Amino acid sequence: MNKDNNMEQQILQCAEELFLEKGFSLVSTTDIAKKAGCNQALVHYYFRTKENLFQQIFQAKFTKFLYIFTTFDDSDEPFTTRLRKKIEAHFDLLIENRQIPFLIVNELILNEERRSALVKNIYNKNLEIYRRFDHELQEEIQKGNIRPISTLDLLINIVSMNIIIFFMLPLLESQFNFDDEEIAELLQQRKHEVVETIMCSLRPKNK
Amino acid sequence: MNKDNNMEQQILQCAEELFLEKGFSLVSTTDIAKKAGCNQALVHYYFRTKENLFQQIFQAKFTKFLYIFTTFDDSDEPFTTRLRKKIEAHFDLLIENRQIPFLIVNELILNEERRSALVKNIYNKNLEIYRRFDHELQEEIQKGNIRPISTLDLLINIVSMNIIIFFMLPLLESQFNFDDEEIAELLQQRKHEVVETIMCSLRPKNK
DNA sequence: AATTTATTTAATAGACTTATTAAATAGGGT
DNA sequence: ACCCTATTTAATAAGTCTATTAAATAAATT
Repeated sequence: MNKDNNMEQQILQCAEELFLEKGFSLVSTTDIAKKAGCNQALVHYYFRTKENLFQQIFQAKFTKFLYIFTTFDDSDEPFTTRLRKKIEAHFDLLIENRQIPFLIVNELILNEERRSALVKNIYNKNLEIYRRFDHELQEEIQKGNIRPISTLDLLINIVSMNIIIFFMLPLLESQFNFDDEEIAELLQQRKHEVVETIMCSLRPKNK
Repeated sequence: MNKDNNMEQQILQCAEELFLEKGFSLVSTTDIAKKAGCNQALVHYYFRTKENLFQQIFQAKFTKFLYIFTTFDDSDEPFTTRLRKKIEAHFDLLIENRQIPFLIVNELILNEERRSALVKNIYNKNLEIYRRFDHELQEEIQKGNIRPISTLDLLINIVSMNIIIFFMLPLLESQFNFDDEEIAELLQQRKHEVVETIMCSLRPKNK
């Protein structure tokens, strides 16, 4: 049951899957132990508390989720091209981590304590990148290449449209019996449509 | 504690507030009883099970939430004007029921059983309205008044952009200390921006 | 081989859950 | 005053949950 990769790792991984699937309060340490194939006490031996275990997973996931925002490549391609790539990269990251939106809604937004812990962390880390993006965007607006819009609204628009399909996936899978291939196809279409919508919404009005 | 309005109603109302705030599994019948000011057994006397009580509340909320889609006014105003009104009405409904998005994500999307029960119900009820909207939209696209887009994508875009700010509210309230007035102002701005974004995204390309 | 250290388990304390039961209380109607 | 019915409570069964403890096993070190 334990060759070179140890049980600690096994527990962590099983806990991650379960937490992502059901959320914090619907997963018991007994569930985790059962899935990992060990005694329930062992979960506490390695991570002391359930909260501890969760935090560790959540922090990692969340960092990964935000990573995409912390880079805005400064190649010499035009702004809109880079923006388009950014939207696609964000969507692709969500494809690889489909349950992240649930985790965030469930645990970050519903739980005040966890929120406080992370927000400041994030805020400081991403402020600079935000400023640079903001600067570039407003410059493009000045030049008349893009319809006037606040940077925050644009970011919110992108995130919201990218995210929502992942909230709908369980519905599509279980209720309309979409298989993996159909889902994959649907996601690609949706990604394309989001990019299209954003780009169209940014065209200047007089043009 | 019980004049003309009875305790049953009181329990229902308190349960609703608690469920909306914390979700099903984080609220105990003891919590509900405490808030309603009665014995815990009384909750079971009136509603027999916690699940029963929840279903009753959830069904009502969800019906209300969907109601907005079940009408698309057929006045002689132009399509885009009516669409604009629709988006605003949807947003306003969310303002009045801010916690609905949480409830849906938490309980409908995470819970397979509840999902099945509701989906067919909804599907049949709204199919006709969907078809009519679909017909009108595609007609406008044919005429060249609107950029080509699938009806479903458009609806998804609207819902997603309308909803997301309500997921962010707890963050804005607790982390950035927005007061009620600032929140109200922010929501109005956001509503305006969503309408603007959608309308801009629908402009035909060649125009 | 003996001893120390790390890993794992069984058992259980203690708190909290939902739901049920039987008993207490209150308010008409007769 | 008596009875009937609806409302409300206290008590508790039966179960789950997290976390701890002490004991057993395995691995590493000396």
